[in-house]
Amino acid sequence: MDSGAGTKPGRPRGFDAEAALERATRVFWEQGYDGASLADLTAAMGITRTSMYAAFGNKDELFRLALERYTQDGTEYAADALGRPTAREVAETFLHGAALASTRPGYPPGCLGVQGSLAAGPTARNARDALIAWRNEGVTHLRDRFQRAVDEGDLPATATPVDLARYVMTVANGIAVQAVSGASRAELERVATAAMKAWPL
Amino acid sequence: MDSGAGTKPGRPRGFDAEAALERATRVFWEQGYDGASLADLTAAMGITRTSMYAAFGNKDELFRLALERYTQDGTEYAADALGRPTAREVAETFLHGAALASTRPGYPPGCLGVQGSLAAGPTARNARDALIAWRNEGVTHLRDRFQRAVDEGDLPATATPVDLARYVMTVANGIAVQAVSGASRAELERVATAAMKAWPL
DNA sequence: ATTATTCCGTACCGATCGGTACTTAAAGGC
DNA sequence: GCCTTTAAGTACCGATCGGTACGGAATAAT
Repeated sequence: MDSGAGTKPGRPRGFDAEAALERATRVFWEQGYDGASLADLTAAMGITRTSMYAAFGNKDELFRLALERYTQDGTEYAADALGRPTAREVAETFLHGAALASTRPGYPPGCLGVQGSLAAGPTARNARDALIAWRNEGVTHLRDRFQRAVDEGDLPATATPVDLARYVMTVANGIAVQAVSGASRAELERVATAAMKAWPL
Repeated sequence: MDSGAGTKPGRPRGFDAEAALERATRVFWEQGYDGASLADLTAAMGITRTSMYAAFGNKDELFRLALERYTQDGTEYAADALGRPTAREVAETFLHGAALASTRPGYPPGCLGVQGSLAAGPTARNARDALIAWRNEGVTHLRDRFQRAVDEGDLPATATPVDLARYVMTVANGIAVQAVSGASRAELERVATAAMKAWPL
């Protein structure tokens, strides 16, 4: 059994891995998987290639970890939205959250989950597939939440949760694309508001 | 003054440039600007690098031409939509057209104008900027059409054409993202239908 | 036939790609 | 003092990147 001492043998890491991952996330967010070279990434992270490989594995793994981090740190609005009491509030919070998150000052416009790797050649297939799964998980979570709303009578029994979920996710994805296109926060909030006019209740 | 004879001197081109451009368009559509290497492109086009450079200039130019071709051949629904008599029909035609075009059998899913180059490193900046301009032109055309609808009384005077235009384009962009994520044609048509529930008239 | 012009194919360019071997540095355990 | 273990830095790997020089092949004009 290893001792309870927190110190590990060997030379201690000379950089903050969490901070480095945050920098890498921004590079992927801004330039996409294909467009972010190891030179770009390590320069932004302030470490050498060898340190990156030792700490994170390889480029694919780094992207996977960046997405994981982004899920916790860049898209909290999603978890927030799912916890709202009514389906309408869920959709509202999700869409306005997407508008805010896609236009956060000091951060790249748009959404890593959309522009990180949308279309891709063979080398970026893993990243693309990871994002496809990520977006589809988002639809699933929304669908489950809306199904609950139907069960609870919060949504009319005629509502189809999966269609509502896909609609909300589609608008959120579109908001990310529009943010990259230069749309402002105010403009995208009006888009979110407009989208809510379609809400059944 | 050159003769009226249609024949040019020199060895005639040994391939169909239009067909080659169509193949290249699909590669960009499927893999994005960064993900489409010259090897991929020329292999799909069935010509050598030198023939490509002679006929189309370089990779940037080839992409520009592919986008031009795609605007005429892949997104006719947009021009169709703008010609519809009422604003509602414009939006309906545009959104359902996007759903159909993003899930055309035998073609890559999604939209070249979205996934061709969304996030990009330095080498794909030109392509990215061209697509940003392309998408924003789409918003402008819709805005002008909806402004006309307000002027004609087809839309209420309280409607804001630019917001409606951005909403429609946002949903269309989201549809493209969802198509890449694997959403089916039927699912995306339901998204388009759902989005139209937000329409003011 | 000769010449001018254009196209095609090979073979190559320097630069950059993601990834790694190898050495040196810094820590703990003894 | 060691020895082990892990991290950091350099220098490099083969492969691929976008782009091109060059020579042969095919056509029209003369």
